Amino acid sequence: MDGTSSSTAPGDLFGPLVADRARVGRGSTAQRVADVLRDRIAEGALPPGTRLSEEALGAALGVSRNTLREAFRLLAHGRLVVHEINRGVYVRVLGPDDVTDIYTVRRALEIAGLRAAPTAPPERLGALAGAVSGGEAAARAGDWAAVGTADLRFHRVLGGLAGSPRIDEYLNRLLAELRLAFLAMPSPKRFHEPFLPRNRRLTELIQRGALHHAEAELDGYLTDAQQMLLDTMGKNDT
Amino acid sequence: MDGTSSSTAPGDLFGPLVADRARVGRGSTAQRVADVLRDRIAEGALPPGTRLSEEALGAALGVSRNTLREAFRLLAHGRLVVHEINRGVYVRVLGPDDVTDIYTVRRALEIAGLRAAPTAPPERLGALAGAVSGGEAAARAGDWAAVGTADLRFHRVLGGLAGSPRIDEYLNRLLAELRLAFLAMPSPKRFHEPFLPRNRRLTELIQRGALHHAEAELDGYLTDAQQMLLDTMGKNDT
DNA sequence: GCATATTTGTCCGTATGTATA
DNA sequence: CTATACATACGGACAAATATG
Repeated sequence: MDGTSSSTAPGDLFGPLVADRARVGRGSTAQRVADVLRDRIAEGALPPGTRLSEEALGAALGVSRNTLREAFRLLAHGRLVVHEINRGVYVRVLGPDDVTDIYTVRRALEIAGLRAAPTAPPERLGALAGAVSGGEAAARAGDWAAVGTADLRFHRVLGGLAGSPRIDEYLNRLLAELRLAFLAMPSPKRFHEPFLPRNRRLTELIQRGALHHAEAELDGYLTDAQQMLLDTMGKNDT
Repeated sequence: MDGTSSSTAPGDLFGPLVADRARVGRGSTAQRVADVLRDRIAEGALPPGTRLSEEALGAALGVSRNTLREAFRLLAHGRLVVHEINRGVYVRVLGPDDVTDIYTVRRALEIAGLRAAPTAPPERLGALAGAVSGGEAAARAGDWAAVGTADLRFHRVLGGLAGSPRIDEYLNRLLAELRLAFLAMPSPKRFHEPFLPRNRRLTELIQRGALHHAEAELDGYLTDAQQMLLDTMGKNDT
């Protein structure tokens, strides 16, 4: 959903916001600032560990410190940045403990979605199959970043079977965090490709109503993905 | 300074904060303001639907509007207040949909804790039994509000068996929200008392390692509690 | 429907405390 | 230890939106 990134020069990373500063359509200014920063972080334009100076960012975005601080609160809410007391705001750096914890919560929430599959409306199950097909199409096109995005979408839809707004929200935040770890993967293809057939098989098991088998399949998926992330984190970083 | 003319914010409720305003122990001023408001909401001193005026509250607490707005962000984060754009901040009013959703997520998170029980450290299981005993003691003393608090603590500890900081955080927020619904219950005794023996039985099943049976017991607990809340909400409100 | 007062949204300037060089 | 840089918190100001008459 990020069509705003064609080719941006380092200097005008934050140009668009200043233009319509006067016209506050919907949502607060802080909300829009947070959205801009969220996109930049997801793209990797602001890599983990980057310090977000209030003065520098405020000047670049054309907003005041107070407004920027509110935007930081919103981002810290989703754990995309960390707010160190009296020291400033930094783009979040995920450690092995974070990855392990994220997969623990994913397991809990996605299993809840899976168990609700029998009572979920049919179009939700269709969306599940659609997300799988989307990932496979992206793979045929060789766009592995899109495969990763499709994989995240698949698991968002899977959790969405629970029909719970809070589970949707939590999973959304969790997977946005996880994207920080994906950015550090050396070979997106080797990471994402093995999971394509597993998502398809998982979808088929759910559609057949084989929930017990599906749960085991999902568990294996999550365990393996977590392990791959931890392995590469251990090699590159201490 | 005595802005008690308005009926929305009693002035004497917030005296203590002004006293130690100069000495900031730990945490920011906004954090402390949020804590105070959180307690007042949990106690029922600020019932659901109450409008929190920036000017009135800022005067009562002795903090500036900017600081107060940061505190509001923290509370909105935990869904204890809702922030309507250009209209102000209100103490959250829980509807039937909210209760249903909260119990859906509780089920997912507490089951995750339950399943992790075999690998959890023994002292955690002890804390579980301790929470049950605490609730029973409060019941013998006739303090049904304390029974409710102990019940929430029991389920926080249960989710904590998963050893996941995020599950702890989510469950914490969820149960703080749920307290808003507890406040509206006409008879705390009739609501909380039936669940005391169920918590004890659940604890015993977990300690015996009968996870399958324990999961069924937990599921029944959550279903019944949710139904009782929905029933009373339907009777009192439209 | 219109004019009013109230409240919120945003920004600025400044003083103070804290961490770092 | 001193000095600098930065974050925190305050109070004031004006524009915009809402509510009220």
